[in-house]
Amino acid sequence: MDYESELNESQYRAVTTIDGPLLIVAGAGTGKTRTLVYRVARLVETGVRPESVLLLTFTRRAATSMLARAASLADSRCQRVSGGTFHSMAYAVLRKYAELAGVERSFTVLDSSDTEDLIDLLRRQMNFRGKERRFPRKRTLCAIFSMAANKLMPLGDVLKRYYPQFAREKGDLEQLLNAFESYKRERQMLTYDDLLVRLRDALEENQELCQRLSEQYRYIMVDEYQDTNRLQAQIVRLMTAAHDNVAVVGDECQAIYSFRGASFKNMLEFPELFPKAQLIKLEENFRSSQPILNLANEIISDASESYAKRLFSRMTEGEPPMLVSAGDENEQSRFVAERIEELREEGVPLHEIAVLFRASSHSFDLEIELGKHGIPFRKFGGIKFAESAHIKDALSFLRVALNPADTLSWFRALKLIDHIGDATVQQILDHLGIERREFRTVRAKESLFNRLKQFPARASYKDQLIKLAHVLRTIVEQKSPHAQLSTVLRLYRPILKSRYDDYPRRQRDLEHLQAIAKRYKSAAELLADVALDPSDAAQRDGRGSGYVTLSTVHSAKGLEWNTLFVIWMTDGWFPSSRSVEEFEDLEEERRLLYVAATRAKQHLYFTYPLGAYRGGMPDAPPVVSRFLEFIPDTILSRATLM
DNA sequence: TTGGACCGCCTTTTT
DNA sequence: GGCGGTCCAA
Ligand SMILES: Nc1ncnc2c1ncn2[C@@H]1O[C@H](COP(=O)(O)OP(=O)(O)OP(=O)(O)O)[C@@H](O)[C@H]1O
Repeated sequence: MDYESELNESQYRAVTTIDGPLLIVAGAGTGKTRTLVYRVARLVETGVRPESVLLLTFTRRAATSMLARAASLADSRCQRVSGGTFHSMAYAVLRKYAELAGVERSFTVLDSSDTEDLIDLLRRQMNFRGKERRFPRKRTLCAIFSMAANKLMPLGDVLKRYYPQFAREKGDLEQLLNAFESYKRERQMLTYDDLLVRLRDALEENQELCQRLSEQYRYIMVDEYQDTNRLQAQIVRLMTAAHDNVAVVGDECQAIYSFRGASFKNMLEFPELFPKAQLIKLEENFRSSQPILNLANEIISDASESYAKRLFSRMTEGEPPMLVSAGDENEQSRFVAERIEELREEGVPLHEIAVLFRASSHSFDLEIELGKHGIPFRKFGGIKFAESAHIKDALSFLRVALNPADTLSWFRALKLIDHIGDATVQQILDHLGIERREFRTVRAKESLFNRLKQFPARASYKDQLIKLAHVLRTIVEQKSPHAQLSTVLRLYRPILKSRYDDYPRRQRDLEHLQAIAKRYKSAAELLADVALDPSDAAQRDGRGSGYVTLSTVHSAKGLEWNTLFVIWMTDGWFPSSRSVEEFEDLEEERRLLYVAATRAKQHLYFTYPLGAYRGGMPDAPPVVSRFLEFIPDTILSRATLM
C-alpha cells in the first residue's frame, strides 16, 4: 500500500515511527483513528507477528472495527492482532497466566450491578443502619471505592476531595471496603476495577509475568489516551518494560470520563513515564466543514483553562450549524423525525444520520416519534441488555453451576422463588456448607445440588426449591450454554410471567440471549463476554446500514455522521444541573458538547424545547444551554418552530 | 420471615 | 416516576 498518499505528512510520520515511545496529540477529526489503523497495517506488512501487536481502545466495538479496517486495507492477518479494552485484555491475561498472577482460573467477573448488589449485601450485614447520620447508598459506595482504585488514591483522600459530605464515615467505609475486598478474594470474584488492579499487582510482583507479557506484546497502541486513568498508565508502563514500544494517541479537549477516574493529565505525564517519548501533533481536520469547526472552536475557546488548539479544515464551504427552539419536547421530536424523513427523501442514507443527547432517557419521546414515522433506529448507551433483571436472573443459574462459591448468584436464583427471602437463602447456604468447601468437579457439584433437596423447606416453597435443585443438577451435566439456558427457562418462564407485566418483551430478550449463547462453546466464555461487554454482546450481529443512530454523547466518541442532531440543549440538561456547581465538572460538560459537535461532517442541528417541563433546573423557565447562548449568529444560526 | 403499603428523596455519563 | 427505607399484617 502507498501509505504516503493516504496520509498527510505528520500522520505518515506517526505510522512509520515504529520503535520507542510515541505520543500523538491531536484535535478532533484529525485522523487519530485512521493513523492507528494504518499503523497496525504497516506493522503487520513489515513482518511483525500480528499476535505481538496489541491495540487498546475504549470499547471492544472500536477495536473490532479498527482491526477489520486494517485487514481490509492491507493484510487479512491484521484480524489476528490482539485488540480490546484494558479490561478485556486484563481478563485474558489473568486467565492465561492464572498461576503466575495468583488467581484461580475459574474466577468470576462481577459487572457493575453485581458489584452494587454485593456491596449492598455487606452493608446490610454490617448493619450501619440505625445511625443518625446518612450513609452513602450503594451506587455512591461503588463510585467511591472505584475512584480510589482507579486514581491510586487512599480512601480518605477520595472522601476529602470528592465526597466531603461523607468524610465522617471514613471509619465505617474503610471497614466496609475491607470486608468487600476479602469477600471477593475468598470467592474469586473480580470487579472491573479488580481486573486492572490484579493485573497491575501481578506485573509488579512477578518479574516472570512482566517479562513474558512484554515478549508477547512487542508493540502496544492505546487509543483515547486522554480518558485513561493512572492505574491504566501504570499497566502500560509495566507491560512495555522490556521494549518501550508504545504509541498513545489522545486529545485533552475530548476528555469526558473523569467521573470514572480518568484524567487527561496522563497525556502530560506520558513523557515523564517514558522520557524518550517522541511527540507528533496532527492538526488538520479531515472530517467536518469549516463552519462546524468554527462552532466547535467557539465552544471550547470559552474554556477557562484555555486549550490552545484551533481546528481547521480544507472544506471551507458549508452551512453554519443551526440552533432550533421548539415549543415543547414533542415538537422537538417531530422536528427531528420530519427532518430525517426529508433527508431520507434527498437520498441521505440513514446510517449517516445520528441524534445525540446528554442522558439516555432524553430520547424516550423521540423514540416513540420515530416509531410513528416508520424510521428505523438503533440506540446506544443507557440501559444495557445484560444488566436487565431478567437476563441476570437467567444467567445466575449458569453462574451457580459454574462456580458454586458465587454466593451472590445463589441469592439471586433462590430469591426468585416466592416465600424465599434473604434469611432463608442464608439458611440454605449454611445447610449446603457453601462457605466452607470447594466444589470443582462435576461430582462434587452434583452432590451439592442434591443436598439442596434435603433442606428442611417449608411447604410454601418446597416444590419450587426441588425443581430448582433439579435444574442445577441438569445444567452441570450439560455442556453447551444454549442447552443450559433451555433448561433454566423451563423453570424461569413461569416466574417471569408472574413477576412482570411486560413479560412478552422480556421473553423476547431471553430468546435473544439464547441466540447469542449459540455462539459460545462454554458457559464460562459466555458469562465473561456478557460481563465485559454488557451492551455490545447483544448488538454485534446485524450491523445493518438502514437505521438512524441514537446515542449518548459518551457512546458516540470516535464516531462520525454526515448529519447530526443534538437534542435537549436546555440549560440544566446539557450541561446537566448536577455538573454546574463544580468548575471542573462544568468544564467536562463543555468538552462533552465539543465532542458532540465534532462528530458532524456536514450538517449540525441543536434543538431545545422551550415549554415548561419539570426537571433540569427546577422552578426556572427553560433556557438554552449556557454553552451556546452567547455564540454569535454568524457562527450559529437560530430558528424557532411555530 | 416475607412481602405489601407507604413515604421521602433523587434523578448522568461506562468498562 | 423509581428506588430505598420503614412499618405492619399474615
Ligand atoms: N489523510 C487523510 N486523508 C483523507 N481523509 C482522512 C485523512 N485523515 C483522516 N481522514 C478522515 O477524516 C475523518 C476523521 O478521522 P478519524 O476518525 O481518524 O479522526 P480522529 O482523530 O480519530 O477523530 P476523533 O478524535 O474526533 O474521534 C475520517 O473520516 C477519516 O477517514
